[in-house]
Amino acid sequence: MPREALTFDNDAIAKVLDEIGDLIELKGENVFRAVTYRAAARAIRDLREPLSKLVEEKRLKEIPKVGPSVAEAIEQLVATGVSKRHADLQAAVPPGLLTLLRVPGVGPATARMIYDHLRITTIEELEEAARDHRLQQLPKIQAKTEENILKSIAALRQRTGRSLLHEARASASEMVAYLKERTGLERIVVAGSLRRYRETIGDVDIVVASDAAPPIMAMFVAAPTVERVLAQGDTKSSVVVDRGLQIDLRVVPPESFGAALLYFTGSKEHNVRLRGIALRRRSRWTGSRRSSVRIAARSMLRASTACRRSSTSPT
DNA sequence: CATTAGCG
DNA sequence: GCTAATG
Repeated sequence: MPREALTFDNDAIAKVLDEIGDLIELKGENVFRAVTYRAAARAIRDLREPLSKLVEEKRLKEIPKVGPSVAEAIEQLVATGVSKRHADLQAAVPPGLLTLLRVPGVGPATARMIYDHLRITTIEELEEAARDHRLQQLPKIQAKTEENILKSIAALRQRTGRSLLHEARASASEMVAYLKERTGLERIVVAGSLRRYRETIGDVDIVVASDAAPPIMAMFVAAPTVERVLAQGDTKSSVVVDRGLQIDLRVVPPESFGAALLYFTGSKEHNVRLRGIALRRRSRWTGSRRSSVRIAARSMLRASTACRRSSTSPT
């Protein structure tokens, strides 16, 4: 098994340095400091040698734009995975402001100004404020700018192919309500990233407990919001609703509902770790102790092996 | 070595 | 924050 990679590679460190640059600007510190951190990040991406090696050989200063401060940050990142400068900035800047910078047309100064006036920290809130024309009441922002921000957000979403939480939730709730009404079943639950309240959603996952899958699948693909049917099977069906949002429906036996819900809620990384714990400890679990980790890990084993049998792919 | 202008 | 120039 490959060793746990706590070691930051060059690219990961460059990413942190770039983020330090953004945070410096958001905080309102000297812009040239931010510029320096970004210049150092660029130089690091061009390196052909691992930073950990340069640290050992005390040759960090040979990298362009790396002086005492940046070198210290790099050393800390290599050694511990975190940097004090980065942590301090994170503490000083409202969480979420960083994500507003993703919107083309919204730079550090604008992000700060919007936050100071409206306490906006997410792209959803920004979009809502723009729609309500609350942005153009702010200094330096007029109708044209507000419009550009809306377009940028739309383009952003187009690129990532993901939906915002509230949109995906609306579509998912509608489908769940429809299925509950038509099937009379109670255990129809949203899983996946939507259940984890991620702020953007790739696909919506819905899990149903039932031994009679086919009629449920038939109702699902015939739902009024469905624009297109991607697949219809006994354990899983996929449809497209709204403008491009995909919904996957899984029907599982009632006795597997808990395990399935756990499994399909993910994340994938979470599942991998949970499964690892379960495999490692299985031999020692002969039925003595109760613990949530144990129960979750056993469920994960059952769900993942069941999934392998039916050759259904995870999220 | 310390100070400082310039940097985009 | 870094670099190069200056004294």
